[in-house]
Amino acid sequence: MDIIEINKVLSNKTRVNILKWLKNPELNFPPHQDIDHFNDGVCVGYIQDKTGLSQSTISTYLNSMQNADLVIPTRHGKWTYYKRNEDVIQAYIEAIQNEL
Amino acid sequence: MDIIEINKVLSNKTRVNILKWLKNPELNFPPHQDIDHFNDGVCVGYIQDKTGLSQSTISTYLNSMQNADLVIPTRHGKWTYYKRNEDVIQAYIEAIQNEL
DNA sequence: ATTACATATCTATATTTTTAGATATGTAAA
DNA sequence: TTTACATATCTAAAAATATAGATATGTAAT
Repeated sequence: MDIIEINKVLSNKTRVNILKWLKNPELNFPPHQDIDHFNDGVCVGYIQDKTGLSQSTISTYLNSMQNADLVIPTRHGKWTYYKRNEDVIQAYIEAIQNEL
Repeated sequence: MDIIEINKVLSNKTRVNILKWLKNPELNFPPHQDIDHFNDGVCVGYIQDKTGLSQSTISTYLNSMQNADLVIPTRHGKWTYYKRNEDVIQAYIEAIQNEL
């Protein structure tokens, strides 16, 4: 858990938003066509639509979020789903609380 | 209190360290020559010495920290002292807790 | 008023980040 | 076994950040 790395990720509005949206996928995204839950998170396409940014930008963002261990990818057929990594997010929050 | 702005500031190791050092000035800095307390924080020169970076870099860093309201400057004669802005830091920690 | 010193600002360069478009890869369906 | 589609990676350009050195400013002592 690298606070500096995480803060870098969270110093961009879109990336913070993505993390927040993933907290309540059912409120922020349409249902997936192949599965009826968000257990593994949300597919890249939906996240892209919601942000209005290009596909490559969102892919890059999600990759940086994954490198910081903030999200976990799961492949389902053609789609990659991303969900929050709650353990790391919680550890980050506690580190901010205790160290800052 | 702008979380994105604060995260930008806190995405650099030196700036995070400065904020941490200012939590316990007596442990991290020598006593000032003109006053015998750290009520208004620590002078720029001591912070510069501790980091080993150039004077202009530290001045820029402190300025960015001040813009994000993380620190409060006080002029004492020739010196500018910087201390933590505990209210904003606390509000930031709570925002991270509640919103993230 | 001149000098010395602490800090801020300006100028400039190297590095990093942001972002898009083009291309590649992997998977499923026809 | 092509085709279509979702996502990732590569390439490249613009913008932002990091940082040093030079210069400016403000304050205090002489």
